Amino acid sequence: MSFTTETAVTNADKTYMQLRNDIVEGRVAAGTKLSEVELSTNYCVSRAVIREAINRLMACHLVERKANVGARVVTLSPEGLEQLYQVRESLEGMAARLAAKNMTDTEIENLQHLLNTHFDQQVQTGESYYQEAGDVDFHYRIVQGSKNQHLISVLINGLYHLVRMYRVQLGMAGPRVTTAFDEHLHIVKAIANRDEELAEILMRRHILYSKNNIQTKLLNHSNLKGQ
Amino acid sequence: MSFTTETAVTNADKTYMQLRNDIVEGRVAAGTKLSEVELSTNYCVSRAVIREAINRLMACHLVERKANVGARVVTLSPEGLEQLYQVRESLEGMAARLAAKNMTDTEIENLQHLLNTHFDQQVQTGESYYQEAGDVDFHYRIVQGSKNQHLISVLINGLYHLVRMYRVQLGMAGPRVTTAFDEHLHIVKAIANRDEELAEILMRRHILYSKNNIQTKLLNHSNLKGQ
DNA sequence: GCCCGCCTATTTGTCGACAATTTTGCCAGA
DNA sequence: TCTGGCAAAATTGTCGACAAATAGGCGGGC
Repeated sequence: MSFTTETAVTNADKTYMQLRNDIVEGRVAAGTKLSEVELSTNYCVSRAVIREAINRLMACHLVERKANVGARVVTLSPEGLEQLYQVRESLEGMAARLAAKNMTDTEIENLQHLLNTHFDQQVQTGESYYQEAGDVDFHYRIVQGSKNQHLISVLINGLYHLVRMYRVQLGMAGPRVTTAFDEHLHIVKAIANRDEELAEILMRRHILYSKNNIQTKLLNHSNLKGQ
Repeated sequence: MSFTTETAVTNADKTYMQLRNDIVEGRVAAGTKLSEVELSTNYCVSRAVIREAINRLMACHLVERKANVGARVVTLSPEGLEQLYQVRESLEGMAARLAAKNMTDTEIENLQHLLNTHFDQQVQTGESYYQEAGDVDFHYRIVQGSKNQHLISVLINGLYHLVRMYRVQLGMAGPRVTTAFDEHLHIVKAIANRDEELAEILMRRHILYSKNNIQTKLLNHSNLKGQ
């Protein structure tokens, strides 16, 4: 089903993905200290593979490490979110522009088909599915469609995990879903028309809206906690 | 002197930097297979720290690894250069815009002072210095001035090494130097005026020119080799 | 002569133990 | 009681050895 075929061949790969998911989905809380021995017992692997996993997590900014001290899961903050979405807007805008230029016709058709599927599910199940996986899938395809290796790498195995972490931990479920679907539709249309400039503009807008949406959630969140 | 204070505390840090420099500056040729045992004897450290170094190099796209097979230094190609400069243009353009917004007045003054220094050296020594370190320094400061942690990380300990690799290995010395200085001057002026939009535009242009310059060199290079 | 499968050799992946550094807790002195 | 420093405990950094997987060469079969 999922578009992201991230095949774990080695043991370190699996551990990395497990730990990454556990962090993104909050089973390992933000700000937690990551003890190597503790993790190695929990995940039933040696410290070496834990260290490799942590190193990779550092590369995608999910953990921070100080030499001879240890690694901590990053903490989420409004500033961090702002900065994250700043670069996301820039990079994904560019991805959309490149996708309008470089995607093959069949890839575009598949993308349109994907949106149709989402629409059907949205009608049937009351738009619960679209939420996570659908949105993720859509953005992944655009990024892949850019055919730019650096872009793909930075976004897909870099920033996106952090984006997901923000979304998951703030409990994403809201009125944004339906409007996001329309935005996706327009973006695909621009790409199908090979209108690079419009594709970029729409994508940047789309992400800007998304940021505003999640930002208000973050404020509510901290307000609730503050009380 | 150098602005980039990258302090190596642990042994793996040092090895990573050494190996990285050796790759960037061509002492380890592009496309070379990186044997872990060989490297561990060469650099007088255990395989564990070599593996960590290789992992970090993977994160900044200087080497590629296949599981159970090994790691190779990336190969330079016109497509790779194109893709690299595409994202560089986008990200550094954004960095310039953010720098115009977020740099402190004293930081801007320091930047202007830096350019003056470069100008003097250019006059005295016949612009040989400006070449490498000066340009690097300039761009580093702008990026840092953006105050965006993700941007800083992706560029400075990600793409820049690859950029340097392209430049070094194609033997950068050319007529571009002086015009680049003028471009830098205008960018700083825009930043000093807090003109975000102009700063971004000028920076994007600057990088575009730089790409064209290096691209013709790459063509000459491969032509020479082809004959 | 060519192709397929096996076997060996080399290389990578993983592990547990040791060394170095940091943190924590305790004690002495003011 | 508070502060400074020393010592012990815990944690990270580094290492060498073993396990697993791949690549290359050899021989047998067609």
